Amino acid sequence: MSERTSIWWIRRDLRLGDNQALQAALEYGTRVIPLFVIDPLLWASSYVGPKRLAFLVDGLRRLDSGLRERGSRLILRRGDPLAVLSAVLAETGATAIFSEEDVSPFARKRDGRVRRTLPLTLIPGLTIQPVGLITKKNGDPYSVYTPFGKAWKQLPLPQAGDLVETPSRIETPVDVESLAISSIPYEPAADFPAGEWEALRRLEQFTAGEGAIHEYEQQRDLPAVEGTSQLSPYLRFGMVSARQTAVFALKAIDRSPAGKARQGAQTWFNELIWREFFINILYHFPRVRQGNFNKKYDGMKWINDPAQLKAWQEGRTGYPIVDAAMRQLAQSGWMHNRTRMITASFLVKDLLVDWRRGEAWFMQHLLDGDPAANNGGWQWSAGTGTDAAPYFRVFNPVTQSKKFDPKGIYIKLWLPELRDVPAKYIHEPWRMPPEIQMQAQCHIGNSYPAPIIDHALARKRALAVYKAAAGK
DNA sequence: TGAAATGTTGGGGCG
DNA sequence: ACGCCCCAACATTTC
Repeated sequence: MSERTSIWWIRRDLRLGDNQALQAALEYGTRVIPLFVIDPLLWASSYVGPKRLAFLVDGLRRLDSGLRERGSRLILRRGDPLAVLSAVLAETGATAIFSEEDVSPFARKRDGRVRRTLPLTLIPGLTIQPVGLITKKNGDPYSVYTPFGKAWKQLPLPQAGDLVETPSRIETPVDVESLAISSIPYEPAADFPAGEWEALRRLEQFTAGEGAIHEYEQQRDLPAVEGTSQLSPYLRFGMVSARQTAVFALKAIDRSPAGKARQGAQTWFNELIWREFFINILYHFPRVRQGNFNKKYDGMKWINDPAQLKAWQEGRTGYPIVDAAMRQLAQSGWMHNRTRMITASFLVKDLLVDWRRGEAWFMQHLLDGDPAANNGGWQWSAGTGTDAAPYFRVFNPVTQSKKFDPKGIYIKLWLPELRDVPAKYIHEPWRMPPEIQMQAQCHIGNSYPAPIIDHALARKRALAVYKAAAGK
């Protein structure tokens, strides 16, 4: 093997297992410098909140432990990536840089700048199928999910044998300067310990014989049930690879007899393809980060009332399912997918707040905040996106609540002030007669807000405003 | 990966 | 026995 040295530039691939960029670095030469650059531009961005940063730092600490067990360590530097990479190349005599590809406009601009002057090779790994590979016959990107998914499934599926094994040893020069990872303060999220070990544990548990994946079809819409994998933060930072999740899901599909159990695994697998779809959309249409995919809505007359936006952010809308979800987000850094749709519909359609305000808030607070998936989800909800919900699809927060949290268990988990509200009123507590409010020790307008808007009216208003924008 | 408005059907009460 | 009304249950249309 060659004596050459290379840099494994780590960005959102915080894992040693199935890491094609790391593999490329190891194949290039004997010495590898695992480098993470704290980019002040990114860390100061309004799209990056303290919770996700803490999760990242937690992940870096655990990656460092994994590296140390293999005779290496994490090299941590602060500064402009181009300057840092140039310095490390010069200091160490490294002659190549390997990195997992990324598709956000920020990442592509950064990587383009680095690649113009430094020997950077970008390696697939963010997705199961390489980004940009799937197009229509004429080369145009797909902008509708179903045909994209169909074309995606034509490609060979990843097999267990395709996964890159975790290297047993990584040789790293001893004299490379690094910030001490322990010097970066962080508060780990209680519900989401970072790292590849935890990610694999969750993936195995979720997809195992008795795993929740088999009940996914029936349970995935119930926010009070742990019916989802809760893997999103780990996928976001590559603590598990998309290919690994696919291999485990396919195993679960093969293992289960035709029926509900198999359907559950199939549906979960389709969610992985939705992730690939939105990553491809951002890759082909970086402008979605700025505005509507569907320009027809560019003239939307948003109301953007700051007080209502704030009430939504703080979980004070008076609609329990919305408020519970917003508090779950603020407290845990995660939100159930069903309630992501409910809260998004409420902000965009009931309050007529520009979806970009919601997108920004979610990005600041979600551990899994990912530009492609988050933008895709918001534009879907707002009806402005690819293959989006039609504008007239307005979620009724009370109906949704009764349907998906019938007993109000999720509501009461995050809204302790509603703990003693009887089941009959839990979805619409403003209907409680005064004496019941007294018994429940919950006074509407005092201990819990009255609805900030009447949904029936809001719905009609949304239909009118959207219709006007769509020019029909 | 909705919901409301509107239409249709059929059973039962009643004069 | 019959028509009429009411309304629940379901289906279809519309936003």
